[in-house]
Parts: sequence; C-alpha cells; structure tokens
Amino acid sequence: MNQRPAALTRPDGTPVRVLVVDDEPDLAEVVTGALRYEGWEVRSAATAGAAVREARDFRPDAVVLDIMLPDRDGLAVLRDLRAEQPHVCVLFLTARDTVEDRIAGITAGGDDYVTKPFSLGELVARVRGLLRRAGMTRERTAASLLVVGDLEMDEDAYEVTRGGAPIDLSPTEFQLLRCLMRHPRRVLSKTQLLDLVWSYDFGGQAHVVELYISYLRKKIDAGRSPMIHTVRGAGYVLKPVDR
Amino acid sequence: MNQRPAALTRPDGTPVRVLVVDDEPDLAEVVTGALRYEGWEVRSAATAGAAVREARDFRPDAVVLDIMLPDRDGLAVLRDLRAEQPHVCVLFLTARDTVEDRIAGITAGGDDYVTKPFSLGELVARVRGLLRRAGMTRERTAASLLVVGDLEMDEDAYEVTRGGAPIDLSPTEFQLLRCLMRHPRRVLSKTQLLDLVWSYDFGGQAHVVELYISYLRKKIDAGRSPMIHTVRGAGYVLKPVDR
DNA sequence: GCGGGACCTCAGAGCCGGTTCAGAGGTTGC
DNA sequence: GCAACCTCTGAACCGGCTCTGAGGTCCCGC
Repeated sequence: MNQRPAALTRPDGTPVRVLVVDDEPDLAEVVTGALRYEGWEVRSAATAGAAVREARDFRPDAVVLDIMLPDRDGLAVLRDLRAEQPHVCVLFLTARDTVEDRIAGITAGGDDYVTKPFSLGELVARVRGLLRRAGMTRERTAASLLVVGDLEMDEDAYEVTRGGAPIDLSPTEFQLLRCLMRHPRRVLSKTQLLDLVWSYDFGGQAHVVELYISYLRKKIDAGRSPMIHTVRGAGYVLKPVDR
Repeated sequence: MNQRPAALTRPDGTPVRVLVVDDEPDLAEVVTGALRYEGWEVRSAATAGAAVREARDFRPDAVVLDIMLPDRDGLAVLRDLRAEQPHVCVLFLTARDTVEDRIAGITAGGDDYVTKPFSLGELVARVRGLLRRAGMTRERTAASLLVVGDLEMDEDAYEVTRGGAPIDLSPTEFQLLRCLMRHPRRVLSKTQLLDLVWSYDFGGQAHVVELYISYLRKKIDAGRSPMIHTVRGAGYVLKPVDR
C-alpha cells in the first residue's frame, strides 16, 4: 500500500514517454517533476529545434509544448513533430492573452492546451486524458472512471457519485477530490495539495486547503461513514470505509 | 464508452484512409488532425503532383482536395485520381467566389465540396457523408441518424426532433448540436466547440458559444427536462434525461 | 488542568463565469 | 429593393465560487 497509482503504460507495458518543451528552466523543471511523479519517463528541451531532434531519438507518446518558443511558432513545431510521428499527442502551454488565434483548430484534432498559470494537477490530468483517448493505456478501469470504495468519479463527464447518488462539486473541489482519488490510502500534505490543485503562482496560504477539505466533507461524507481523514501534522487521506 | 464514437471503417475492418491535398501548411495540419481524430488514417500532400503520387501508393478511400493548387487545377487532379481509382470520393475545398459552373459538375458525380473558410465539424461530417453514401461503412445505425435519449437528428435531411416533435434550427445551431450529439455524456469545452463549429479563421471569443448554447436550450429544452448542462469552468454536456 | 498549536467552520467581500438582452451588420429570398 | 433571418458584439445582470479573516474546537504535552 501507499504507493502511487498503477502507472499508465504503453500497450507493451513500458512506461509512457513524455517530452517537455519550454524555454523557461524553472517551469520546465517543475512540470518535468510532476510528470515523473506519475511514473512516466520524461525528457525536456528548451527550443523548437532541440524538441524535434529530441523527439526523433526519444519517440515520446506525448509532448508538452510551450507555444511561445524563441525560435519557432508552435503550430510549425506541431507540424514537424507530426511529420515524423503522426500519432503523438500534444498539450500546448499558452499565455492567457496569446490564446485563440494561434491555436485555432487545435482541440478539434484531439490535442489540448492549458493556459498559464496552470495547476500541475490540471496539467497531468490533461496529458492523461490525451493518452487515454489516444488508446495509450492498459488501465483496467473503463475509460475515465476513478473508483475508491463506493465513491466514483468520471473525469470526462465531470460526474461524481457516492453510493450511486450524484454529487455536485465546484471546479476547485473537483480538482482536489481528483488528487485524493488518484492516491487513495496515501497521506497528501497540505503543501502537496496546494502545489497540485492551485496554480503555481498562487500566493495564498495552506489554509485554503483546510477550507476546501471541509467543503468536500460536507458533500461527500455528510451523514455517511467518513472517507476523508485528517492526519495531524501530516495531511489528509482518502480511504474506502471498510477496514 | 465515453470516448470517441465507433470509427467508420472499411468493410474489412481496417481504418478508412483519407488523403489531404492543400498547399497551405497550417490549414493542412489542422484538417489532417481533425480527420485523424476520427480514427482514420491520414496522409497529406502539398501539390497536385505529390497528390497523385501519394494516392498511387496510399490508395485512399477519400481525398480532401483544395481546388486552387499552385501547379495544377483541381479538376485536372480529379481526373488523374479517377483514372487510377474510379471509386475514390473527393471533397473539394473552394474559395467562396469560385464560379458556380465549375462546381456544378462536381456534385453530379457524387462528390461534394465546402467553401473556405469552413468549420472542421462541417468538413468531417461531409467526408463522413461521402463515405457513407459510397457504401464504405460498417456502422450499425441506419443511415445518418444520431440519437440521444428522445432527441434525434438526421444529418442528411437536416431534421431534428425531440420526442417526435420537429425542431427548427439555424445552420450554426444545427452544427453545434451535432457536435454535442456526437459526444453525448462528455463535457466539451467552449474552445473545442469553437474549433469544431466555427470556421478556423473566426477571430471572435468563446462568448458566441455561450450565446448559441442559450439559443439551443430555448429550442430543445424549453419546458422539458433539460438535456444540455453547464459544467462550470469546463464546458457543456448533452445527456439523456434519465439518471 | 492549562496552554498552545493544529485544525475546523462560519460569515462576508470581491470576483469571475455564465446568461441574457438589445442592436448592428450581413446575407438570403422574395 | 425590401423584409426576414442569421450571426456576432457589447453591456448589464446574476449567481456561485474563491478566498480572507476571525473565532471556535480538538488534541497533545507539560
């Protein structure tokens, strides 16, 4: 117990490969770490040229690609990548004000994007979604369903049920619960949750985590045997009710 | 379930093959991606010469062909293609001001065309229609009928009914509903819908999506249990009323 | 029993996303 | 050339969401 969830793997059982392309070293480092934590094999590149070269050698399943690179436009890089590996998935990183025009049509092709500043949990979930839809998965569970005890979450439909009864969650509540459900029986510290759920530029206090845990409890544990437990001095755990 | 709809396949079960011919790289890339997302095998060519060569090797079931190519006229390419593969379907891309008489002959031959700028959803639907009419299908559902709960859409006849009662939709409303009906129970982001329903050169904001959702609701959900649901921060879903 | 730290909860302010309306162009059909 | 319709923009409105601050409660060590 207490290990990370079964890693998403390629059909042949080897770990998923992700290439991170960003010219800002700090951000690339954080993103790389978060993806590696998922059990995936990760490499990074700082320029479009390096990205294409690296991809040729590394053969990634997915690419996390900053759309604002010093040497070339994002769509052009996408084209180069696809020319060699038609089925690679791409998640674009964009600034909020860069949006729309430059990435027109991208999501229609099955690719996706997140706007800066993003939360790492969101980023990971998006990459995971891309891989899943591309058929790059051996996960037992059907499609996008997360199950812990009688608690279920459909990530595609944004639906959560406990004991079959639907539960309405706000976006932040949903994200927080998603993190907990991805690591059941494992204590997650408030800092970890803050890093995963809130965007990296969030200046607030860990206090919000407590607040949102209390919201979640009201909606999920209300009147039932609790699944969310506090571990003093350590953080929070989600467990099935039995045992 | 909950991933993309069952792919249209050849009678022998292998994926449909589509060749995209356009000299504008960005557009070709986006179109290619959208078709690939349908689960089809896609290649692209930038010139008439390359197209004919590629077709000889690739043996596509359908060709998406820009009528304005640098080296040769689209109709000439059509002749060359047909000479080698009489049964290939062709979808032409034309500028809005292209003279009518050139197009007149096209649809008579069973082929089709869309005018630039087009929406990706429209393009995909047209290719799908060509393939279906050419008998290139193993889909269970009769003809062009989409069904979600008591909501039905006949893509060929442009007819929509809910509970048997006909509903009148404008072209944009129709397209938007088509996208939702193709992915029932799945949250589609405003950007995704924008990419699919609106043409690739649309510079506007995601605000229009909200507007058209409200139009659709008035026509489809009016006075009945709603099928269109908003998921804050994520997008919109279409679901059957039960459960 | 007492004090302090960690955690929980409430109430409220500001903000953001979503909805709707009104109206200006543009297009189509008569 | 007019009327009807469609499409999109801008603005106002509303509600819920998110976070801050403050006080309360629980737990532990002394």
